[in-house]
Amino acid sequence: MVYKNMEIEQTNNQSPELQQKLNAFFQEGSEHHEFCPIRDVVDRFGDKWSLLAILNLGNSGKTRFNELKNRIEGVSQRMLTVTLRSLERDGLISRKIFAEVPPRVEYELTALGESLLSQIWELAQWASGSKEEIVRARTEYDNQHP
Amino acid sequence: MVYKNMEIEQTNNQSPELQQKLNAFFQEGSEHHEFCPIRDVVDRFGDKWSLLAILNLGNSGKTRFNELKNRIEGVSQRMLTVTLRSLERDGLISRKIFAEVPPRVEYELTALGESLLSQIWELAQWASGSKEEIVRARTEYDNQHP
DNA sequence: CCGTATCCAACAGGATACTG
DNA sequence: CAGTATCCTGTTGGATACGG
Repeated sequence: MVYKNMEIEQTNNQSPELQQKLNAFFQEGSEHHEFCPIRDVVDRFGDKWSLLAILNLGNSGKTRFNELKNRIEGVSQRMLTVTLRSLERDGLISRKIFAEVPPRVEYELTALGESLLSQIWELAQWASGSKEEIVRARTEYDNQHP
Repeated sequence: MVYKNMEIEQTNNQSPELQQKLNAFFQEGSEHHEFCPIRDVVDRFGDKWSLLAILNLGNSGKTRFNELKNRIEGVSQRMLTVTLRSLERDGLISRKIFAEVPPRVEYELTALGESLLSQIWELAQWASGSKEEIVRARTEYDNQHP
């Protein structure tokens, strides 16, 4: 996602520090014609299953394919494979194959994956804390827009 | 997303504190048969445009529809409307209509929206810091899997 | 056990045209 | 200006069957 140059107009009352950082962030993006790094991350776990895979691996350490599949309610074999491959490709999880019969494959978060996990955890805190307020806002909105 | 009950097996070497928190988190989810709060949040901005809308509003404060549309490269009128409505419904942004001709509508982050913004910002920091490592991992993976 | 291959339905989202 | 309405396409992801 490439950002256009834009006029900066500070009209709201949010923290000036974050404002300044955002400002720099947008400047940088538009100068270098780079893709938004946040979107890159969100694309990683914005899909239906990546987040759940990371959380489960964070919870349980080394985990086998079918165990993961059992834990993630509703995931199909295909989608779990696709998800895990994608995470592996980005270096967020490792995949270890054991030359046994029947075969055994263990997945585990890498150091990079664990650092993402802790970020996600922070977000989860926000989510838990804000959930009621969001539900309330949603209900109110639906009442006012019949 | 409802979590199944699961055996807890700690085999990895990550921070015991986070491990414990995750543990409690999964327990809670499975007991109450609730939907995962994190997924709720990610569903908010996991789509193609919500994140960019929040970031732009965070950067510029009160913003009009078309200004937002110009800043978010590539968004269609339809999708911007849909995105903004969804964010408004969840109480993340406010929408103020001015009874003028031609009409003017200003969008702005609410306090809740700003609190999400700062979470997203933290995530962005992680993304910026980890981007090179991810790209490297991706390249390596692609080389090894032709 | 741990996948891959194929097919297909559902939905997100773009293009376009029209309104208060 | 700031939308709504309609149509239409590409992608996501589930179901199923098969392979190492």
